[in-house]
Amino acid sequence: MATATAAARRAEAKIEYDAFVAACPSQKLLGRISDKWVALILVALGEGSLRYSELSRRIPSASQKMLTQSLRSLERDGLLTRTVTADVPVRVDYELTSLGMSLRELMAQIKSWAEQHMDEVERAREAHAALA
Amino acid sequence: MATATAAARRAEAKIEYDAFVAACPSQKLLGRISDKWVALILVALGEGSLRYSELSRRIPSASQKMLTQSLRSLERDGLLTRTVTADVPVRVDYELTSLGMSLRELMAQIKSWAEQHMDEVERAREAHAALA
DNA sequence: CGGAATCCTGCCTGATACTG
DNA sequence: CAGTATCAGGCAGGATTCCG
Repeated sequence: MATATAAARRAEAKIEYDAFVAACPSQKLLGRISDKWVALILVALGEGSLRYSELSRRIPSASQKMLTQSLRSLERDGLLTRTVTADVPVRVDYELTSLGMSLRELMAQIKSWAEQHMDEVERAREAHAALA
Repeated sequence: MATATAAARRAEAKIEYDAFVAACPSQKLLGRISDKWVALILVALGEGSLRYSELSRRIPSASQKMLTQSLRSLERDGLLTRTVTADVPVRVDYELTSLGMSLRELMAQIKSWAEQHMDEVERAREAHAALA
């Protein structure tokens, strides 16, 4: 152990890292829900159940791939339900679960914050760009 | 304009999209702050000013590149300040502005939510995996 | 309509080396 | 210490096409 070189330090750091992740898996979940698409979807579904196409219209910045992918992941996590009505044409509705609702409340606050402080952020960016 | 084909529809959709973004730039900001690293950094800095190395130790999952990048972007947006103490060795401290603090409050709630409902999400995932 | 499959680009990571 | 620079490799994500 006396070989306290770069390699040893890195190994040590890795152990610390693993311990950290094990001790704090909530960081992982926090990282998961702090996703661009997740936030937008939750807010969009806040008003109630939506069809896939409506959802995609409300979040045009999301590609169909990412939208589907995010929806699946949210479904897996139990934040929303996916209901297929086997009609022609097919109809698929997404709706928040109570768990999803509770998170949506918080996300709505973040959204409000974004709306309220948007100009402030804008000014900060301009001020910063000015002295560059 | 009578050529209402797929191409025309797409062009139309693009116009709608632009209009949407122009009308709702808050979505853009919401997308920006709903970033994995942003959330983690805000929470980490919630307790007070931190040096770069301390910050990096608290968020080991972030590469040095993304950490620096995210910090710069948050600085540009006026959410935190970067203070360089020209000593040897150099010392750089990051601290939330009042604007950053206000957002951090909300992020802390999201973090709490993540901690409280982590097991619930875990169970949902297992249940979902079971019927696959 | 609501996707799945494919291809392809560009960003992210991780490691390493160098600067002030 | 706090970065910047660079390169290999991987994976997220966009665009397109096709299917039930």
